[in-house]
Amino acid sequence: MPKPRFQRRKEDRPQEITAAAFAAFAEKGYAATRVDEVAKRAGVSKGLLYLYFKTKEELFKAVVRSLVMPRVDALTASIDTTELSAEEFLRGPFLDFVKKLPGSPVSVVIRLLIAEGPKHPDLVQFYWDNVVSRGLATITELLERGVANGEFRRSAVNDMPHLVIMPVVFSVVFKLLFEEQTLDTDKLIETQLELLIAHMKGAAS
Amino acid sequence: MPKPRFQRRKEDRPQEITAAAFAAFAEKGYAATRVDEVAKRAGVSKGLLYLYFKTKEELFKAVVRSLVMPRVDALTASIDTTELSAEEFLRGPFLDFVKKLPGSPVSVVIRLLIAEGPKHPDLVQFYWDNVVSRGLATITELLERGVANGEFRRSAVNDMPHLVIMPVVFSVVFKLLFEEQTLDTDKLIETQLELLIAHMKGAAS
Amino acid sequence: MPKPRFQRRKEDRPQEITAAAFAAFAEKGYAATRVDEVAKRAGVSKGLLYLYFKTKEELFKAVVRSLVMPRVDALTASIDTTELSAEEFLRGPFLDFVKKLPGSPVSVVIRLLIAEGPKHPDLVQFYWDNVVSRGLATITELLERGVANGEFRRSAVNDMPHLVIMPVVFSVVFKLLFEEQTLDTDKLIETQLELLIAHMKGAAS
Amino acid sequence: MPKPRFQRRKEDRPQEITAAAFAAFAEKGYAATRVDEVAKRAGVSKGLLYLYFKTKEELFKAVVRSLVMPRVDALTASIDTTELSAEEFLRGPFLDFVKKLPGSPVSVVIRLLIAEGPKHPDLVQFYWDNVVSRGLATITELLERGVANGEFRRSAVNDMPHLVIMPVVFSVVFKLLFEEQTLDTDKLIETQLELLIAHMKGAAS
DNA sequence: AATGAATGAGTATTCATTCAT
DNA sequence: CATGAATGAATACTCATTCAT
Repeated sequence: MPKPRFQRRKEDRPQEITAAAFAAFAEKGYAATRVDEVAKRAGVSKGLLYLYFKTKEELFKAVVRSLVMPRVDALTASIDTTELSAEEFLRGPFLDFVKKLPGSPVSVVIRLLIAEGPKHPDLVQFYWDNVVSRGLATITELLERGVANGEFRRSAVNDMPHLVIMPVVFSVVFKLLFEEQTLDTDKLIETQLELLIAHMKGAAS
Repeated sequence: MPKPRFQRRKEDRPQEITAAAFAAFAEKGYAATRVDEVAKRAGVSKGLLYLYFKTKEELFKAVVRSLVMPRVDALTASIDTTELSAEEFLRGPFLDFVKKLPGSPVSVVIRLLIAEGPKHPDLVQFYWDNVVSRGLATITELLERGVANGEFRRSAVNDMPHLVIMPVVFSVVFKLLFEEQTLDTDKLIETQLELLIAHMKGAAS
Repeated sequence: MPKPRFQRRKEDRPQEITAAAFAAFAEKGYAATRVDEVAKRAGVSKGLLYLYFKTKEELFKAVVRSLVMPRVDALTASIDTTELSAEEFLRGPFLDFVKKLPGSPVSVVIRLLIAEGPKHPDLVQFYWDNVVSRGLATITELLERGVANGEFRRSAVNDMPHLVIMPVVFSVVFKLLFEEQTLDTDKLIETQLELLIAHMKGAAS
Repeated sequence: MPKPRFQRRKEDRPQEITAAAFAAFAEKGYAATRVDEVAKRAGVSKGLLYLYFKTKEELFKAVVRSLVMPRVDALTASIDTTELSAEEFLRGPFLDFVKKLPGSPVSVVIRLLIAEGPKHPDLVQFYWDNVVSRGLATITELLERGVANGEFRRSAVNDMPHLVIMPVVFSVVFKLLFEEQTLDTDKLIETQLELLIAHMKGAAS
């Protein structure tokens, strides 16, 4: 009896499992997802799954890590290396990146965090350290660069980079809850960005 | 004389139970809250709880209803009857109201909705109809009044009342997730409101 | 506020309750019938029901007693007072009586006894003493009268009066189980009776 | 060395469980039997039981199937292959088979069917199709063979094979209810068979 | 390494019975 | 007498985790 021609290499297993887990969590949420289901989706036995992830919770954390880290890395790298002015970067790459978030896997992660956060403080901490905190820092840095360039005047926004991410989070949450209801999230994000840029470029208020 | 084992207080029971349920849901989330726990907190037997609420789900819905409706009612009533100008209302009663939301029971409801929403579409619908939709309509109305008064010029904000609630939702979510991390939600909300008012009062952009 | 014109006399209550209970038991069986349901059908509060019947089991027994006794009484009385010959009685009143049993309330009682009997030995005993035993004795007596009259010869049937009731019990059980399937129970009962009479009248076997 | 906590015996489990379930049902009836009890009797965890049988109801059906089918199969096979005359077969193998039924597991199944039938119509249907209907057909066939052989004349019995099973059903029910009371079921069954054979062999009635 | 049979603690819901009013 | 609100014991079913094979 010949071996199957393509035998899955064991190095890929964890990835395949977290991918399957993400899909399941996205559909049903953490609590409602059964480990059997994840194993089946991953084409793996339950026993093997437990070989890679000690508990369902570990699996959950691995999913969050693997989904979110790459994106943030990409964004910060792009800010650090860009040659665009601050305004150009905001209107260009940043806006592009940010408009993709509502409806993306990231929004699922946010749902999971909100739902399960109270029971997984270390996960929330991880998310804060690696995503939110870094994201805010990166934006602050970008705005400071704008001030340094003379593009922007210093304003309240420099101390509240949250104003920049705000429409994204809002859009994500809105979409999560009211998929049915239409909200032009692109326009919302753009409008807020316009408001902020106008304010930052405007005469002293 | 110890409290009697049987106490007939038909009128108050539902309230007492939903109050207890809210407390429990707030602490542990819906799924992790045991019906026994709610009954115990309410000082009531499990059987009685089921006399008033057919299922745990029904109880959940009742909690949401009883917590949220009154607040929205109060706000819309206040807008309809106020004699303040639009700007005065926004800076006064509206701001006061809205600053109280992050950290209030409402934010718990939002967490519950985000977490359990996918499994309770009718609850989400109820929330949309009675809270979000009405809230947005009320704000739109207020802004229109401002335009009619000549206080504001017509702008993108008239079509995107979401910009006004946005910082509230953001603050709620932020507080839900990162209680530890400090965010001056009051300031965030105020700043966004200033931005918007300035924009609406400003020269044509 | 005037009293209702027809106030139910308390003497009738137990009857009304057992009637309601019978209806409920007949539909759903003993275990599946809730006491609330019986109380509601009887137009009485649950508390009052428990005033008359200490437990659900007591109620069950009362139902069986009240339904079955009158019928047996009627049959034995009729045998004792008849002026018909044994054969005439069998072909006449007995056959009429017996053909009515399948599908009648009695068959419900039998179902209840079979289903719940193991848990209510005293009830079964009661039924044996008052119904089956008396019924068999009555039939034996009738057959003996026939032998004494010279209508019948003595045969195995005299020692096995069960042969006479047999088709009735069979029909009852058959109808209970296979309502759907057609069985001409009247014909079955008649045929068996013919067989027996022929045998009892026949030449010595 | 004590028995290991985990034992893998996939093949035998269903059998062991249905056997345990039968014993429990026989003692207490369906409703009064707890699933825990069945699991304990089978020396198996509750969880495993649910691995093989989706619900308690499924388990019940499996019990009925596994107990009853083999017996009917044996009887019909034996009729189809016998070289005995119809009368010989009735007096021999048939009588032997049938006398064993009262008090056998089959009678328990009948109790369960009568008690739970109304709530499990499909089970009753199954029983009708596979047991009663087939049984009656087999007997009809046997009697027809007798007529064809010239052993029997055609009579009402040909259209009412129920007359042949009747004493068995009666005996089963009688034993179920009145174990205490003595009834010589063997004699009852034999007597009825004699009656029928005499009638079928007798001169035209 | 890989499987999936086996475990058992955990939980929503029902319903006979009691008792304050 | 009469009510029905209140009790709490009882039970089917689930699912994360373990381990014999």
